[in-house]
Amino acid sequence: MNKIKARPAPSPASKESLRLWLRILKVQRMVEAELRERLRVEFDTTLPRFDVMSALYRYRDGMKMSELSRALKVSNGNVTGIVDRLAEDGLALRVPVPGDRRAAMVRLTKRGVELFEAQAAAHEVWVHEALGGLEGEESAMVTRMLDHALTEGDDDAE
Amino acid sequence: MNKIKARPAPSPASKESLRLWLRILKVQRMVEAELRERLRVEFDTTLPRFDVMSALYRYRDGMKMSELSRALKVSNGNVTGIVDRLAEDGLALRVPVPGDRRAAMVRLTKRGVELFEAQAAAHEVWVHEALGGLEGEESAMVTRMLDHALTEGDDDAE
DNA sequence: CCGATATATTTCAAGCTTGAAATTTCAGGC
DNA sequence: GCCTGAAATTTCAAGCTTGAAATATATCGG
Repeated sequence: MNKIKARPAPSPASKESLRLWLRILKVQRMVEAELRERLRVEFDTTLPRFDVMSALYRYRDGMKMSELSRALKVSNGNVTGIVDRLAEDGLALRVPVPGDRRAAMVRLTKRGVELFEAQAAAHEVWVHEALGGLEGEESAMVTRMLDHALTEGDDDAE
Repeated sequence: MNKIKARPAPSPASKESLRLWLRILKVQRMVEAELRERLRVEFDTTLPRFDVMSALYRYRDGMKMSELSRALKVSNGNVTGIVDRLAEDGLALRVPVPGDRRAAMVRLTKRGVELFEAQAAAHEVWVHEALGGLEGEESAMVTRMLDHALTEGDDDAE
């Protein structure tokens, strides 16, 4: 299983970025796999559904489909399907917007809010367990630095 | 669009972990969206294909399907489809393993190697652009800390 | 009011992803 | 040699994801 080292290293800086990127990916995949598994086993749901509910919980008076897809950074058509399924399960619903017959506000139902609160509490614990390798100060530092990376090439911060 | 702050904050530490996790996710999604778009436009390929080719490039004498899925942290059945499509395109092929008629080694073809090298060079530049907000020393520090988070709850490091 | 352009959303095909079930082959004990 | 259990891979259904095309409605200049 011998690894082969090739290509003459284009630039030290980009190599360093690449290393960082691979670490980010690795951590992300590890944590996400853990969360997905637990959501499935303990709540019989999926990460995309959790993400959508999380956004809807944050914006309790409802979000338009377009706001939802922008907030989650996923495509428009994607959100349609997930909201459809949440609606089928009675966890979310589409409310017509008075002045605009194209748009609809999506909101969590009462049941959706209650269910999400239970899921979110568990989720927070799971994340802490998964990332527990970092002490408080370290964690805050990484967060700040990633924030910095974020505000360099991106648009909408929190 | 007023955000509603609820739930009495279970623990400062887990809140901090959650903040970090959301930052990681945000960076990951931003960079990944960029890479996906560029791979599509400039090479007419996808991130999963690139990931598989990357692993196969690293292990030039070939990998078993199971090794591939373990390395990429994706499911078994997943890899089957991607390798199928790479094989259809003449970029990878399955080589029978002498002593074991169940297994097969997957390898890049010559064309696969050449194509990947072009893609990888571009990819490295794109990553650097996307994460350029971090200076060299900062970047190295975040990498180390994430590594630390990784080796606490995980198994196979590089 | 009309037409053109922009906005909000859905639909669709193709590909990705998972977890579970099915297949095939291997390895060891008997 | 046969059986049983393990290992390597594929198949499958369901859901996720994308980008592009289609639909429907809104807005605005004339």
